[in-house]
Amino acid sequence: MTNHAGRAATTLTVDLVVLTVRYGTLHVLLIERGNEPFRGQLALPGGFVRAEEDLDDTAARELTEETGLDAGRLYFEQLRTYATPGRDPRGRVVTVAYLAIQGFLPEPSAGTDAADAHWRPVEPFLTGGGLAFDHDAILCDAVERARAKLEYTTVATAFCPPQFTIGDLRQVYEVVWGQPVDPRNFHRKVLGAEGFLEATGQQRLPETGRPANLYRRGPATVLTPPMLRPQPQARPR
Amino acid sequence: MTNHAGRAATTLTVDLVVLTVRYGTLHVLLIERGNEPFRGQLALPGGFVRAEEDLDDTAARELTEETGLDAGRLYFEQLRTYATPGRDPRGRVVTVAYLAIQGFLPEPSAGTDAADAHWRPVEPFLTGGGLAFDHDAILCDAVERARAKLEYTTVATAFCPPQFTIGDLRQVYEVVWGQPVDPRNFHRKVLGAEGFLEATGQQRLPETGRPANLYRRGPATVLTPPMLRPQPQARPR
DNA sequence: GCAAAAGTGTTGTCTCTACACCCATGA
DNA sequence: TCATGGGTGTAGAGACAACACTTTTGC
Repeated sequence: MTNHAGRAATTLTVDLVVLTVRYGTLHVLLIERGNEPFRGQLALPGGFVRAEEDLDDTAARELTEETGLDAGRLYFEQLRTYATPGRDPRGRVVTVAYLAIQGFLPEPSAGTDAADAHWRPVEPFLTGGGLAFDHDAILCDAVERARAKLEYTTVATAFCPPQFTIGDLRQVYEVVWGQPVDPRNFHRKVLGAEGFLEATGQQRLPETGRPANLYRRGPATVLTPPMLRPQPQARPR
Repeated sequence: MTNHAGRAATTLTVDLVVLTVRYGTLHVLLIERGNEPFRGQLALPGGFVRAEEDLDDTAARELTEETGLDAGRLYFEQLRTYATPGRDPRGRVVTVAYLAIQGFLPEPSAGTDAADAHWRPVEPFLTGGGLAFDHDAILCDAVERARAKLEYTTVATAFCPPQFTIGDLRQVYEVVWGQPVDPRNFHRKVLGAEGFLEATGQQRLPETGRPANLYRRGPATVLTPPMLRPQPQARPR
């Protein structure tokens, strides 16, 4: 397709913000760029949208190609589209950002494509920056979206392995929100929410302490009434 | 920019869902298409993104060009990007949809560009369809977004003229949500929400009944705690 | 017994709902 | 005086924060 007056052909990409919880902190999957521009810098995984491909398919394909993760097994959703002129020095490149949440996971095998993909703590990038392109801003938007979604949906279970304790789930909330959550009230809240959790009948013994019941995620996707984070109130756009 | 393997040049457009309340029902701004494809059918206003233009600027420009409305005076935000192959018979066209909310407004002067732009009730399009491209789906998403935003933000004031009564504001909620709202509790709720409304000291006399105080919108943008719609609970994506 | 984490009970506070009731105007 | 919409008071229900308390394990 050629250019007309006031009609620019653009290149379209999809960038992925894949979040997980490891070692008690929130991590994001980043690659080290092997090519210019921003060679050697950290960036979100992503790639070009093919001619006859829908965006969700591109996101799933890139996820597999660049990280070896199975897109069918994790939660993901479209976040927002970024098109500020000059955001890519190569020219007019518009990117559709996706938020993905991955629970129990292997170290991402450097797939066919990317040089290396590694989990990094998100915290330094939320304040300091340091990512290629406008990926700092995309990451901030994604984290805020994830924080908000924990409030009124059951996506927190997507951060967990197939079987998990209520303590595991609570840690997800604490890590993503960055603040403590009362264990007693949390326990009652999630067990009282219809369809959030299903008991497996099994238990798990911690290093020390009473054994905890194991659950798997239930069929519910929304959480009503929502579980609001304590001090820093939600700030929708 | 030319095509490489696995790298398609796409055409990028912005489509606008401009909502307003008139005659007690929710209306959307639609144009009748003057060109193929879908000539003669109703569609959302929109247009191509220019080479050195950010998406918000495209949205604002199209709004002015196609409708004569002043983008600086109304609320708008990015909604979502639609890229399903085949959504536009002309080829690979990806569109970024915007939600805009307009309050007191003139009949849109058919601007320089569009053949005619007219306000139409949204209701038939939410169920039956009938719009060009995938604009039915976009409209549904936009209305659901607007309904959700009334719950936890103060955007409802964007549907109102500069000065309005609490009854006016309540009607916005009732029309957008499609269900009645208790006038007494609504009154207390919005007056109790810090920064939602500012008294002007003026009053307005209805055709019959006690005069109502006039307000203008306050500085607040979020509504905490939120005002939840009654029966059909929120269904976030 | 002690530490640690899981899980239960209880109380005060806050908010919402549902409604009764009063107020100010035009006809 | 009545109809109509604006605005206030209040009682009951539900949810939540805070925290005391019990349970179950390893050491």
